[in-house]
Amino acid sequence: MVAPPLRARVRAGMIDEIKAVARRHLATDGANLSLRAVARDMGMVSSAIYRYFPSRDDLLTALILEAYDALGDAVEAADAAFDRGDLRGRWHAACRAARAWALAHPAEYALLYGSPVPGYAAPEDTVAPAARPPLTLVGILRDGLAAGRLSPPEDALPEPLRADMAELGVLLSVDLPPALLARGMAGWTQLFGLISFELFGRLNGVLPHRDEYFDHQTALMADLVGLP
Amino acid sequence: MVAPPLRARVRAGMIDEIKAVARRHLATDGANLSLRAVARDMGMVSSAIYRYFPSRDDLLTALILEAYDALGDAVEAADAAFDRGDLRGRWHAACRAARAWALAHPAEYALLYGSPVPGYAAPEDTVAPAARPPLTLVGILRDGLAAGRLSPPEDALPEPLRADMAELGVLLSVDLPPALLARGMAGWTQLFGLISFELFGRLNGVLPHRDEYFDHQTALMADLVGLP
DNA sequence: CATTGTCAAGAGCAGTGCTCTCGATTTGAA
DNA sequence: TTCAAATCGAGAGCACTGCTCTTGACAATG
Repeated sequence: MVAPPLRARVRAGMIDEIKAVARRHLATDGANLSLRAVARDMGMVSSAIYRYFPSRDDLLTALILEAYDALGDAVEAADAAFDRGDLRGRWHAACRAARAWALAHPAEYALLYGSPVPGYAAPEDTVAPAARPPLTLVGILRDGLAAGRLSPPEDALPEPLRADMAELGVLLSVDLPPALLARGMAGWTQLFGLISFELFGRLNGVLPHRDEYFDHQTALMADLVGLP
Repeated sequence: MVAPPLRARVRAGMIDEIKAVARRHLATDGANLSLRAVARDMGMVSSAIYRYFPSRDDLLTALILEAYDALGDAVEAADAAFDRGDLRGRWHAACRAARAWALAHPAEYALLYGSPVPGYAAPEDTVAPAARPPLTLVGILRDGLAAGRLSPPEDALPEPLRADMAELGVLLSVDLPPALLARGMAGWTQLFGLISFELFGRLNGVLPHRDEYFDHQTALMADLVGLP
């Protein structure tokens, strides 16, 4: 195993530095990332950036992928830190971790969950990392169901929805009753809505005690999905 | 009462036409609205637009205000079309109306509820029209409570959250028990999350039966807020 | 009739993403 | 070791953006 040639290493370093500078710009200037500003910060000329990223969208895609992974790591780590049997503790920890990450990286969260850029289409390889937070939530449900500490709801689902939910279960590789999976999706939707409302300024001026509000709302959803 | 001078009338017409053209551009090109493109479509020169809107943000604000009002009209009309006592019917109608409006005007919805534009700060006069959809939802709860057909939940709220909810009730001019108002906010958050997930492409490839999914999830929230 | 205010047009500034070309440098094989 | 190929940064340039300022034409008002 030979070491990678020097050229490849400095190239990898350049790519990392560009991403780091771009992330910094993202945090201050918001989603309208300027390639020229990034190049300026690096003491380069704008056209040099194109040696490393074929377009601005590709740079954004790289940042999006890293952000998905960072969020996924945070949520999964928070979940893993609790005893497997402490379903409610895991639920709250996962939700809190997602919110904490979003509050710490608002611009990146907006990049992931904000309005889609008109011309931009998310590449195929973002769907797997994007599924990690909801997968963590439904994983808690799966564990609770397997341990017999959680009884599936008896919601009556119309047939097409039942089939859709079954298919979604196969796609996520998690075997849950359709009605329970639907409630899990409700929890995930609610988590996204809570964070987005707070981060996008829709709670400005009202509800100053954000932590308590968030915990209460996630507790409501924990009840809804049937956590003991 | 004299008729407004001709000059003012043609000016108002111009403003309306600019907004109409801008809305059309918004629908096709997304949020990055180009003043020059709007001017081109109107056979004008870009600088002429500034006679009617002092900046691009002001034009966007005008569009945002109109969009809030259009959404508020749709939701309130759907709610008003049902018998006052049919709480569940009103709930579903209001939710469906919001979703239908969003699907019909995706770009305008993204303008309202997508990631905030970095430099842009929503003016004060947007908060009232922005509050109309959630007000419609909690109005259903208020009516149910007044009619004795809805019993407030017995959630234990921590004191600061209870106070926040009481204050929010005053702000919305709706007298609800804090715990019930919190659940109403959960319903509103869920509605926003459902629509955003669908509109922002997060359901692409899964859950093809969107109507059934949406109805089921809003029914879950109707249960959560305690609608009979 | 004369003045005042409003209007569209045009030029121009600073910024953007992106393409192309041109030398300089590094690389890997002959 | 030599040499061609690949890679790199720099610069010029294109088409586009929001926005400002000036100029000349027009209409409404006194």
